[in-house]
Amino acid sequence: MSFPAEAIFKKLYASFGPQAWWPAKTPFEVMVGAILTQNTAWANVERAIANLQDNNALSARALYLMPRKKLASLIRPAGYYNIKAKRLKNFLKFFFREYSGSVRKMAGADIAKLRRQLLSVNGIGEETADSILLYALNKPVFVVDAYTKRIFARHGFISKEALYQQVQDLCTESLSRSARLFNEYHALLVRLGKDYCRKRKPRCEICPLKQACS
DNA sequence: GACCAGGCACATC
DNA sequence: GATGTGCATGGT
Repeated sequence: MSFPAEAIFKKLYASFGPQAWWPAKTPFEVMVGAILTQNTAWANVERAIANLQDNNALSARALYLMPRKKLASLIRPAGYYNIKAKRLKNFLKFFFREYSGSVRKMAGADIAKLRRQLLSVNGIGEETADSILLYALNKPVFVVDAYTKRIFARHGFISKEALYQQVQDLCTESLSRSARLFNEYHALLVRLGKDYCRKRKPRCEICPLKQACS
């Protein structure tokens, strides 16, 4: 059976409609959120971002200048706050060193180069890098996350042990290379994962994908 | 109280 | 290359 990537998208879009991702006001806020949401419920990330906002710290310069301990205290609700403060600092150093803290300069760079650079930052892995590329810089990169793997594995399109790159390749090869499509697709997968394809108490019998995939 | 959430780095084999 | 562990908060 081939992978009906487009049929799945249509089914999800028909069920849920546009998801308006990423939930952030600016591209820089997307980058911050991408690091804060690592293995963390989004509601907790929102609290951390609100703290940054309240302290006028939601700019590259402010975060760059803020002491790491102060930053850690503000992002505390997002969990792993010490390690995430380090990771944000690592990213900001890179951001200023390579792109003068400018989103526009960064967006002008080549996708493959950007991905390599982001992955070289300690604390930024494949999903975080790709989330930044897609949702902050509008690059056509398919984002794979825990929901993506779980959903496709449960429906038999990949194995549970599939590597990030393998899942990403499968999706990329099965769809037209469009940032708008990849943006909506990933957001819809997260929606499906949260509402139906949950780890605990999955609701397979009323899953919108049930008829489309099996 | 256990389990889970939009990962990642590092140690070890 | 595969597998195990630490990092931590807040909701179910």
